[in-house]
Amino acid sequence: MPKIYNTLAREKQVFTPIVAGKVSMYVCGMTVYDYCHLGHARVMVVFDMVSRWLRASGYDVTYVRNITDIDDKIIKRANENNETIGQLTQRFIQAMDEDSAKLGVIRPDIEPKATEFIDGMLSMITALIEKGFAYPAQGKDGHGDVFYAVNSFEGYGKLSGKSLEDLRAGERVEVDSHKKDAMDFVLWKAAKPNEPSWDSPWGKGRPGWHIECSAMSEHHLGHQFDIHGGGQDLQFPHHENEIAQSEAAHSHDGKTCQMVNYWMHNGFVRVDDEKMSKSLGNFFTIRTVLEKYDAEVVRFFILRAHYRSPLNYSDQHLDDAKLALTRLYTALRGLSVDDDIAIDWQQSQAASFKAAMDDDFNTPEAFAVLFDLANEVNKTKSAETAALVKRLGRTGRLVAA
RNA sequence: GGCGCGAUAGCAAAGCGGUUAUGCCGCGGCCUGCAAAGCCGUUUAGACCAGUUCGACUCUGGUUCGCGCCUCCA
Repeated sequence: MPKIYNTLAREKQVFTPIVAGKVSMYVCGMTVYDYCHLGHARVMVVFDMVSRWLRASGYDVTYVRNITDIDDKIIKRANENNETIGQLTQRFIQAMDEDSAKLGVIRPDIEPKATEFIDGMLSMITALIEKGFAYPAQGKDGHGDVFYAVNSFEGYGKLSGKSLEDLRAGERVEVDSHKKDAMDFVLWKAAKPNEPSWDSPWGKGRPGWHIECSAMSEHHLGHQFDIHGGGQDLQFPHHENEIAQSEAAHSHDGKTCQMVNYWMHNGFVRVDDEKMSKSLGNFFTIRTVLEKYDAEVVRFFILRAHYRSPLNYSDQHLDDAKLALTRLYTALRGLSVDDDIAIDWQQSQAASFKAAMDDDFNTPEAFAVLFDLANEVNKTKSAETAALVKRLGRTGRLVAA
């Protein structure tokens, strides 16, 4: 049985799916207004590894990763480029697909786009208003925004460990007179002139960011599902707000039902010990890095660190990864046989590998087993051992060989 | 300010209350006509201060430093 570090519980827990043998997993994907950088690569590769390992463990996995194709930055960028939003997002979705394919990432089973789920969002917002969790903008000049009333949801803060009191004490929250509470967040934004918009009971507008994931996960995975993943920076406010929206919208007679059983958050990619991000401008796009390094080296670089640890990017580290990976391949050179037969998990190293992967996807430990096996191959020239390396490596696509 | 995470050898990165992590680099051998690859051996650890314990890198408390979230962010 795999163990997963559950952000909600702040500890590793034995993974027990809602339906035996099946896993429903939702991961927050990209906002498509630019090329993906290494931080995005990490999310794609990590959850690809997670879904592959769960499948290799016998689970029937349904993996959903959304595409955010409407938001402020997309609108802004499309205007700057003098192209339509559709043209812009189409271009970058294609670029994302190319990048992820090179990194050996299997396409998620379902990749819903926000703009295709406006109806679902509207009905969820309506339900939230009816149940008293949301309200149209306050004041006489209320301009068609709809807000979520954060203090109406009892569990607000349970994922991020923040209390409303502490959050309000922070001075960084934007004041908006149309809100009842400074911490309330927008579910629906009134359209400004020359912005794309959809009709709604509150006038023309477009969705807030958080509601899309609530609507799309509900549609594809239901009111309750097994795993929800994403980058650490989404823990608050995005995922906290998803919980508030979904659990409130799905409540019956004031009783809420848990939205997600296991929350997984991957660590950041850093540059010089700082988070790689667009706003800091210290990012490297996947395609830039792939000009210099093989995709498999990049994938190895990502997976040789534990998914929750910070990962420092530098050429030196990529060079190191390249050499290490070469050792693995050199050992396998010319010794390929029988790599299609099933793995005997009783076998000692296979068991160690499985134990590592089942321990919250400990890929560094799993790689150590692979390197031990490579050493054995070098000594014995055993084709059987070489085949085992290949078969094990393939389970989470730790190596492609 | 609030909340949280981390500190492991030259670099990177894991597990573990007592037994070689692993990879790269360095050093010494072996092998080879030379090299490459490989094999064997080997030098560098656990920020600091206390405590618990027969024994702590591993548990507890404190200190220092670094990072993240609290605003868009993977």
